[in-house]
Amino acid sequence: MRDLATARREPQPSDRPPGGASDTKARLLDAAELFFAERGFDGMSMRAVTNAAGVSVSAANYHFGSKLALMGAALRRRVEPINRRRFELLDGLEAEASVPNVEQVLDAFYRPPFEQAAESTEAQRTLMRTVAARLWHDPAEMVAAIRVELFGEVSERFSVALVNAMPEIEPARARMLLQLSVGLLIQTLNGEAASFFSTDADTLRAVLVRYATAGVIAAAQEDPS
Amino acid sequence: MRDLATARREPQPSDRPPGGASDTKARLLDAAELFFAERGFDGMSMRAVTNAAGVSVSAANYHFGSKLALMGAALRRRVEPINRRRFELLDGLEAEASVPNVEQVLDAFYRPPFEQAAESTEAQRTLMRTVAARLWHDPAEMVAAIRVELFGEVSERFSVALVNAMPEIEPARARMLLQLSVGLLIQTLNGEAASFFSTDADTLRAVLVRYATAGVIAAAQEDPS
DNA sequence: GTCTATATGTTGATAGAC
DNA sequence: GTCTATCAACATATAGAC
Repeated sequence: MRDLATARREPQPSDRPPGGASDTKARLLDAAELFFAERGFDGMSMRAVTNAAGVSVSAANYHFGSKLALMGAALRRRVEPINRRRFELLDGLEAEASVPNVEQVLDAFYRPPFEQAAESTEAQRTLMRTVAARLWHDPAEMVAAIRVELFGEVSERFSVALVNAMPEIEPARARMLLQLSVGLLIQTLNGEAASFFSTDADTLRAVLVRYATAGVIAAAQEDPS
Repeated sequence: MRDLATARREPQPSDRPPGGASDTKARLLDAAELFFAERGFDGMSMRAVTNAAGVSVSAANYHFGSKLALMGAALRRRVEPINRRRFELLDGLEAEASVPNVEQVLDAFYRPPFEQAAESTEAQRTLMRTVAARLWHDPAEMVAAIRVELFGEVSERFSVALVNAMPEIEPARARMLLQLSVGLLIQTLNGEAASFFSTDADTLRAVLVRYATAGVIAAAQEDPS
């Protein structure tokens, strides 16, 4: 996993598709993502990123303005499709059975990252999982900002769905349980990325949904004596 | 939470207790912990740490040799007592009811950090929680090394305890579920530190144990269809 | 759009005085 | 044990040529 991106990537003819614009930005985003996964925001340097992308530091600053903005773009690129898909799944559930149950809600929450992983190469998959874990726990301020920006609406929407599924639950408790369930996902992705688990992705997701569904339901009551 | 440690701490007469040795090392450990909580390993600098401790960079290097060693000592100081207490609780359970059940095992795992938090001041508590979360997710290599060093034996011991509590479970599945349960703890501590949750510590721990117990039992079967 | 060159600051660590 | 002074290496960012 370490040192996936050491050698400088030389520009090639195919880098610039026939009818398209430069892909320098895309290569920078890829490289930024890679180093973020390996070292975190504070641990990665623009030099390392631009070197891996095969461009100069100034090119990166020309396109993105700063390290912060580059990383923000790279993270958004990954997280936004996942969250869109989460909403899509939840919308679908609510359209078909107006009050989806706890398991369905949690499945809609957990499934998208696994789907995206399935569509990717092995390298991208490992990467995505590490990025997800990192995004949730990197102390750098800007990462925290993105976290809030991206998780705010998802959190609200899915908390409400949990309340609907369990009308007796306190809204604050529902938010807390969703938050805890996020921890489960992070740990799953992290564990898989670190090869801690030897199970296939489908089993992993199934275990995750089972664990969370039973856990949320059990911890839903106001006073867990 | 940010900027808890900006002003340089001036040495005072009371810093050197009457009959004792210098407490410079202790102050350095405190400062290192504080900055690690706020910024992570790569985000903190020796200058910031030593400035907060009221000593020079060279004094820190005299005592610890390197940033790496300083941080290692600071983390070990916090984690080791917690793990000792975990073993103590588990030993106690096994002495009294030779096969503790899932809930008892998980309670022995979760309780110590909360106990330690209860014995601390509010500031120390916030700090401890952030450190715990950070320790588990900081990408810096040395942090990963400490993680393995400190969690190795705990993981093994508690996985075995889970297998004993659920004889039908696959050992690999037990290790995975324990790993997931760690994610729950991290998220709880993190959420509490970030003031996401407005509940008191006892309720929080109770929710955590409930969630994990139900989750582990539900996800224990070999094939979660 | 991308480069080279450079400005300006910070880093971790050490040498040597006291 | 602790300091001041200093090091080489590295950081992010920009100016200006092409």
